[in-house]
Amino acid sequence: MAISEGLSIGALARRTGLAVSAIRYYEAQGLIQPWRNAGGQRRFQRADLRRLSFVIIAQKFGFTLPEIRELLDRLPGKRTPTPKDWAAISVAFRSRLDQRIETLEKLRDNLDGCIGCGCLSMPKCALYNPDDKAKAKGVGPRYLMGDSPD
Amino acid sequence: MAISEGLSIGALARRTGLAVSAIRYYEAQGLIQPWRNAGGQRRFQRADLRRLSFVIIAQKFGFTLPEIRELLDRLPGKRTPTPKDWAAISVAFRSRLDQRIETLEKLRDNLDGCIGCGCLSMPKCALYNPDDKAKAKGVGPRYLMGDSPD
DNA sequence: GTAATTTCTCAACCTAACTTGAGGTCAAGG
DNA sequence: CCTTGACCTCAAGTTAGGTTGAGAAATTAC
Repeated sequence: MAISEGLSIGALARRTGLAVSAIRYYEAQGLIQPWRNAGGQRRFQRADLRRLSFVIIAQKFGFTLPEIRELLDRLPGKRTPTPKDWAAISVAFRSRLDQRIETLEKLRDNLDGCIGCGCLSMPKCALYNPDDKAKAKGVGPRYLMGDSPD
Repeated sequence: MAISEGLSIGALARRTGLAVSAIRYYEAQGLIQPWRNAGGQRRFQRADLRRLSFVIIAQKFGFTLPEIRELLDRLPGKRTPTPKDWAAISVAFRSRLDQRIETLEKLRDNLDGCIGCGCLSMPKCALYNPDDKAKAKGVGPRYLMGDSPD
């Protein structure tokens, strides 16, 4: 292995635990930008190990690849990212994560209310219409659950 | 509309907010079992409104269709499910939901630790290897983030 | 110098949960 | 009766996040 000519895709795969195919896929999605050696093979910076680790973690947090890409784009392109750069990103993580937890908790509270009434019945049931998307779309569920008004 | 001959797929779609194609898909997945009228069209019971509402809600909780099917299979096939029947199911919801919340909170705690050290760096970082799947798979990430031991 | 690995590209396949389209039938209103 | 509009089936397309395979070229190991 040549000294300091960058990491091969296989080396990167072994050290991140990712499949080679996954790494190539991530490149296609713009998450990493390896260069090519004389023979046309991909060569990676050591900093890419960190980028890929980040990808793995961010996925555990439920981020999509485009979202992860956005986060990674905030990193300095030129210099190697410092711990401070990464820490800035984890703040973004944090708020996103808090959001998701809050959503689930809200759902849980609604569920608790519904266990009491045993309903899951619309249109009263808060579970059915927790104010997400398309509130006033006009078509939504109206007289559900068989207790129609006619 | 004939009296009490069951609901058409379109009526069901309007009242649940689901697409007709989605309802047919759910049937294919075994979530509902309409019968057919003389002309071969699907006819649904009123109780199916509740079943479909349940499907919608369960999906918000992150259940997959096969999982939802399992839950629905616990409902009495013959008689119309009572509130009690539904309440029994929401207990299953509850524990599942608690699990997911706990997982996220664990992740968040790890993240908080990592904001401090700014690392996201392996193999120390708890975020990277939160003890899920394939713990001793042998191949995992080892000396990551550029601080290799050689 | 040759054999064994790696790597390359590109196209096709995979799962989940649906949607869309083609071509044909059923049902309801005037 | 006849025209819409709702329905039917079946095949194929869609998105996300990859994997698999073929055939060829590069690299490494002995």
